[in-house]
Amino acid sequence: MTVSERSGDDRSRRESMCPHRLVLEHVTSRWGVLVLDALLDRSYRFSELRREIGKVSAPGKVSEKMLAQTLQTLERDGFVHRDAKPVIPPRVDYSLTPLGREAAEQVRALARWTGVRMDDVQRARAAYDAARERASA
Amino acid sequence: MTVSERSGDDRSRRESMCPHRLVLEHVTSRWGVLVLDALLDRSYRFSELRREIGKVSAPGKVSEKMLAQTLQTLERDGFVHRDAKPVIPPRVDYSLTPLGREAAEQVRALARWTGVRMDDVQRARAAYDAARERASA
DNA sequence: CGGTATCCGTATGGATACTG
DNA sequence: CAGTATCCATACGGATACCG
Repeated sequence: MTVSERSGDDRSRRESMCPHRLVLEHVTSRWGVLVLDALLDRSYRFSELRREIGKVSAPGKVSEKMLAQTLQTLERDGFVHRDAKPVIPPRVDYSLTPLGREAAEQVRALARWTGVRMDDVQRARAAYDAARERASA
Repeated sequence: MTVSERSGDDRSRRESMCPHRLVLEHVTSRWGVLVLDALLDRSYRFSELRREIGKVSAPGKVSEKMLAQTLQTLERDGFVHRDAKPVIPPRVDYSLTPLGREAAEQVRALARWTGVRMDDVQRARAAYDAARERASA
């Protein structure tokens, strides 16, 4: 997939959806959440960000492809600022725009809520599974 | 896919992730958002809910498969209450639990925010695309 | 270092047909 | 009506290799 086609799949598949659903999917996407959350604390370089996210998301790091794609989408939506410095070796810093900061705070709030309510969810699951077990037995 | 396997794919694919990311993905999933949002106003029957969601999500309705799957996931997580009445023809009502109501409110807040900021996003995109255009020209 | 291009397995999710 | 089972296209996302 070329860069200019990048948003193409996105569009071809869901150009039918209401546009703000798309934005919502971008910020709540698998890696989008983690990127926004990380950048809420400070700016990161590409590989640095990749390592940081790897620490949070259990076993596997993000693939370069997905991180690049995620960052480009968020940049295009105006959430992330990309600062590429013309030095050797290349150095690129990513940070949140004011708009991105708002988004990240919303996402973090939602993420925190799920953290707080995890016990309730776990219990609900156990109850659900137990009921299912009984039904099939 | 059988019902008992339903949560299986979910687990096999991402049992590696931190559990609260999973919950987050459930509530922010494509149809999860719409289901929670709809149920925040009132309870719905299955097909009723399907039609309602079809109205919101532009052209296509939800497939029965995806709606059933979404509802089961949300029910297992303790967000949705399923009330199946033993009558003919079958009648099943879906509503939010107190926990689900909290989740739905968070989601709606995020959804509303994206709605409010859509202009900013659209402008950012236009600027981004214009810059790209210029770069490749 | 910071990406992009390509290949490719596989989960995702839609359409359809069927059941209680 | 309220689902379930099956089939199937495809888009998602990881691995790899390469470039500036």
